[in-house]
Amino acid sequence: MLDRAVIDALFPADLPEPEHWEQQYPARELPEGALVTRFGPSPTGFVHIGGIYVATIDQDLARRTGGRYLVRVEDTDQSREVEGALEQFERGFTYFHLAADEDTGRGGAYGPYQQSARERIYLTYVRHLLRQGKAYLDFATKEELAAITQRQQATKLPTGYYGSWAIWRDADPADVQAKLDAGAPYVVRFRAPDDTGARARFTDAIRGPLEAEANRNDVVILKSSDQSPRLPTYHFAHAVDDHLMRVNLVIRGDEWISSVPVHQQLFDALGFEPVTYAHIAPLMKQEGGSKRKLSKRKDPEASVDFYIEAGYPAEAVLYYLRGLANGRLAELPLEQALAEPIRLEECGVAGPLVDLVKLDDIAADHIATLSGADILAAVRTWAERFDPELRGVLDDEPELALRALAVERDGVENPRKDLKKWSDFRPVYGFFFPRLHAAVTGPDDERIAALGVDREVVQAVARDFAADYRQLDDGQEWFEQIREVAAKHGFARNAKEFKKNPDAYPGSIREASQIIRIALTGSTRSPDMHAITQALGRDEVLSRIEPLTK
RNA sequence: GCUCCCAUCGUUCAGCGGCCUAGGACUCCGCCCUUUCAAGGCGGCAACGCGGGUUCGAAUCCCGUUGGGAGUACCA
Repeated sequence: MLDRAVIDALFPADLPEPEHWEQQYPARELPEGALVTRFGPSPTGFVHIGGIYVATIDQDLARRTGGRYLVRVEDTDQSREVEGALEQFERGFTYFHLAADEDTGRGGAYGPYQQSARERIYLTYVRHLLRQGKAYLDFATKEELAAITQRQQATKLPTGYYGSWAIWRDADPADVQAKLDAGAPYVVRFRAPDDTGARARFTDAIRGPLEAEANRNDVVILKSSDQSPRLPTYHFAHAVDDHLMRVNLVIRGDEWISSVPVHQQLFDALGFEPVTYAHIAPLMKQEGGSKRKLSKRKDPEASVDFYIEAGYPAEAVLYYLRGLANGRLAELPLEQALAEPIRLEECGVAGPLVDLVKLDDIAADHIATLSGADILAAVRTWAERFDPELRGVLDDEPELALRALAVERDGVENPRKDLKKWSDFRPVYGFFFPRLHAAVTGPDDERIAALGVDREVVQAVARDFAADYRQLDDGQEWFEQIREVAAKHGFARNAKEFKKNPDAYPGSIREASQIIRIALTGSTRSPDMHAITQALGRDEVLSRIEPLTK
């Protein structure tokens, strides 16, 4: 073991003792059973939808029990940091209503909430462990480490830094001193307790009792001394931060299960009360015949920006996610499901595939419950960032927008489910606005041509329709106009008749009405035509028919 | 390789020893409604990976096997 003086010389002289931090961050005064949770995003990329999933659970549990929900930025790997990640986090959290009770922006008594700003705290505890001989200095180079791993693999031994492979574990203090004098960089490793064959046991809040081999690896706890700031590895930061922030429930992805044995040893060595763990099954993605974790790099839908850019309502996404976590919530109506508690013991243990088709369905259902005014407000907000032209049009003609949205929505028992996300507004309702409408160019327009009606007939229908056009209030009467024109030009009365004898007619009433629909909306799909003409007004209707008459 | 975790329709959630000839939702396919596309209504296809136990009785418990996932970093 190293002399205390040698150890202390490695740290700032004014570095506080553990008691200092213990007093600065006392136990929280919270009601019995209050859960303190934390979400720890790492700024090595965008927030993952799986992060939203976990953060939702963190927030729900804390709120529900009168506890606290923290967001702590886990930026101990400065080399992998991505520009703009923090801003992206904030966008994501804001969009999904997941703002923390305590974080860097909002502050809190247990900060800083960014690991890179907690260097001194970590150093205190590293020194503490060093002084007790529970940690040691390791000068092994990258090459030496690689060689060790290689030899272990060759002999089919477990890889790692342990036992006789741990070349600096029981090094002669004189050798250590010599390295130090030579200015060699070192890391600090945790001295794994020597309990070969022991089992590590713990109870996961989701999975129940779990066990594994006790850890015997001397994991790195403090990264290389040639870097500044000197930061800890995840394992050590987890122990120190969650203890000092008085977190009592750690919810994280199940890729951490295998690290629990190390974490237990670390908590124990540090003299910390153990925390409860809840390991969540990660969101998956179908690839070929198998599943794999949703990947930030390969899957666009892994990023929260995907949902924000497309304009999925946050409530719909949250509802979907909660349903994945607790099946019970998926059976409830959205509003109720959002208000009901998430229960850890009901969380699934196998990773669910994210199903965008299902999300679409949920979102369409949800938007169908909204009023035209609410939809307009949401679309305007979305368009401000993602479709400025649409935003401008909406601002200029809010009344028209409202009239458009009212079609088959206001006063209807089953509103039309044609909007899954805000970006659908333009393709579905854009035609209402003259500035966004892609008018037909004439009888040869390919959308019209696709109907298979002779161009002369199209022209004739359009001419006759326009010539006698009346802007009627009654939908039935209004449609009679199409019927009359269709009959006059020999269209079949219904699709069946036409199908029976296609050569006898230029088309059926179906084709006749589609001619008008395409002229009016530019598409074969649209809300009720009569309602559309009401919203558009007589002049606009006629001007949209007009190109077909030439 | 080693160590963990997991396993019900295509997807998702339910089922926690008999109520299961396995249920709901999404998808898909029919049919109805209808001037189109939708929406809506009705109906249908479709699963307990496999093999052993335990038990009067197993999707449910145990063991094995297969398959999938994760970890095995000075990444988190």
